[in-house]
Amino acid sequence: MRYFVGKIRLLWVVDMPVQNAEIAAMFDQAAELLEIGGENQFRVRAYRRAARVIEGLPKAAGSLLKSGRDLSELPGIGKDLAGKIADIVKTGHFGLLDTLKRKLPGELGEMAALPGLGPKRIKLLYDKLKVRTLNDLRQAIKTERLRELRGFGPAIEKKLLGALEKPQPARRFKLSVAEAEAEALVGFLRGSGRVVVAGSYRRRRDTVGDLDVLVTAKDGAAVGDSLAKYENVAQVIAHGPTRTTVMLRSGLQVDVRAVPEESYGAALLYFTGSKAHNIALRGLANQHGWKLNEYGLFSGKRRIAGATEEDVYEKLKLAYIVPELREDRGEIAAAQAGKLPRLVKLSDVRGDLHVHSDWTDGTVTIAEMAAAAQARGYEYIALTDHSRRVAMTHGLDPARLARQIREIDRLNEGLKNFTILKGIEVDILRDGSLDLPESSLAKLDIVVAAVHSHFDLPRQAQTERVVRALENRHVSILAHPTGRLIGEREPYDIDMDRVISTARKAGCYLEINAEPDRLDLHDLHARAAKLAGVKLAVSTDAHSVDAYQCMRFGIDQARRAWLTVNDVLNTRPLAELRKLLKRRASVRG
DNA sequence: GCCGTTTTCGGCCCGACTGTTTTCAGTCG
Repeated sequence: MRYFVGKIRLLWVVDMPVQNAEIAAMFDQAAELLEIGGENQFRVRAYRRAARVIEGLPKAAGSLLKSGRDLSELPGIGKDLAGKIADIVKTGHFGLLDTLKRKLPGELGEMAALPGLGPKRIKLLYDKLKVRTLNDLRQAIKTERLRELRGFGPAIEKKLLGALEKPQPARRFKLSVAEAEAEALVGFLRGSGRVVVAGSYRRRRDTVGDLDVLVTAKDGAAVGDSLAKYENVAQVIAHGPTRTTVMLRSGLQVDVRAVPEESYGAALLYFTGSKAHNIALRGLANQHGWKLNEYGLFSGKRRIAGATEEDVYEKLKLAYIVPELREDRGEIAAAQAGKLPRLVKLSDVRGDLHVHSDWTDGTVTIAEMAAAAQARGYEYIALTDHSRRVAMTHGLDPARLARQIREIDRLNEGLKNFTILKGIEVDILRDGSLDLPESSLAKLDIVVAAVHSHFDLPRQAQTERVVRALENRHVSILAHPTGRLIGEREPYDIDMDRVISTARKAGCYLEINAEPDRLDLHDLHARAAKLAGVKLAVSTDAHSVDAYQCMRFGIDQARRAWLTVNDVLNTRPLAELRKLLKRRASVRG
C-alpha cells in the first residue's frame, strides 16, 4: 500500500481549468510542509484526506462549483477547505502553500520521498544543520555532520546516500505486469499456507505500486525466510516475525504478511485497503466502541469477528463491499443503505465491439476471429478494422471496406447463433471530420471512432475535434477516449466533462478499452459517464485471438467505475444491441 | 481541519519494523 505524491509541474495558461490532480497535489504538498513544521497531525491528515477525495471526484471541482454544488457536502471537506478549493479554482494559486513555502524554503517536500526521512528528521536537519536542499543533505552526510544528530546513525546515512546517488523514481506497474509477478510469487509461496495477493492488485487498479501478499501461517518468520530465497528477490528490505518486505529484480516491491487463520478475514481486509476505506471502517468500529485491526474486530479483548471479511462487514452493519469498490468513494454509505450496485461480471459479456483482422493490422482472418469469439461463448463481434489514414496498418479505403462488407455477409450466412457486425474503427482527423465518406459509414452496423494522430493539440482544439466527431450521426462509439498508453504516453489534453455530455446528447457511447496498456476510459471517467447517463462498451481492441482474454481487465475497470449490466452495451443480446445502435443513427438522422 | 445515535467540543486508525537507543521515536504501510 505504498503511496507517493509525484511532483507536478504547474503551468498556468489563461482559461486553463485547474485539474483535480493539481488541487490534490497542492493539498499534499501543504500537508507535507505543515507536518514538517510540527502542525497538529489531525490538521495534516485533513489535508491529505481532502486530497484523496478531490482526486477521486468523477468531475472537475471547477465544473462542480460552476453547476452550483456545495463542495463542503463532500466527505472530509468542510467550510474552510471548500473555500480554499474555490480560491484555487479561481486564481490557480493556493495561498497557504505559498506561505508555507516562504516559511520553509528549499526542497523539504522532496526530501520526504527519501527512505528513512520523515517530518521529524527533516525538521531536525533543517533546524540544526540548515539543510534545505537535497544537495545540502548530501554535503551534511559527506562532512559527517549528519551522524552528530540524535537519531541518525551509519545505517540511515548509507540508505540516504544510496537514494541520493541513484534516485529510484516511484514506479507503478501495469496490472497485467504485476499479475505475472504475482502469479509466479503465489506459486512459490504456496505450501507456506493460504496465499492471497491483496492491496491495489486485489482492488484491480489499472496500475500497482507494490504487491501486498497475505499468508496464513503460524510461523511468520519462516515465511519470510522462505521469501528471501525466492529467485526473483533482489534485496530484502525488512524482515520481522510477521512481515517481510523485499524488492524484486523487476523493481516491484513485495510485502508479505503472515497472520493466524482466525484473523484471515480481518487481515485480508486490512491488507486489501484502500487505506482510506480502512480508516473509514475503523472509524465505524470506534462508533460502536470496538476496535478493528488486522487481527480482528474487538470488543475489549474479545474478538467478535475476523475470520472472514464478510463477518467484519456484517458486524459493522454493512453489506459486503467487493474489493474493486473499496476506495472510500461512497461505497460505505451505499453499503449502509443497502444500495450497492450489482456490478457487471465477465460472464455477463455477450460480445466484443472492437476487433481487428488481417485486413489491416490484425494477425488472423475474420473467420478465425469469429470462430474464437464463438468458442468463448460470445453471440457477436463487431469487426472494426482501421480506416485508410492509419496507413501503416494498411487501413481500409471505401473500395476495400465495401469488399470487406461483402466478405462478412458471406461469412454470416455460414454462421449459426453468431453474428459478425460490420464496423470500422474510423480515424478522427485533425479537424474532427472522419476518414471515410458518409456513404461508406452508412453501410455499417457500427462505427467506432478514434484519434490516432495529433495527440498534442491544445485542450480546446482537441475537445472540439472529438466533439465534432461524436456529433456525426454515424458514429456509435468513441474508442480509447484519451489515447493514453500507461507508462508510455500521457492522455491527450481533453475536456472529458464535455465529451461525456456530448455523447449523452448525441446518443452515442464511450469505450473502456480492455487492452492492459490502455484501460481507457479509466475508472473515474467511466463512472462520470455512468452518472451522466452514458452507456459504455467494454472492448478488447483485439488484434489476435489471444487478445480476447483481456476482456477481464476491462471488466475490472468497469466494476471499479460502479457499472452494472445495464451500463454496459455489450452485455445486451444482439437484437437489443442493434436497437441501441439504431436509435443512435436516428437521433440526428 | 473535520465531524456529530458520544453533536459545537474533544475526539480523530492501528500496528510492524528499523535503527537508534538502553527503552523508544520515527517511519512506513
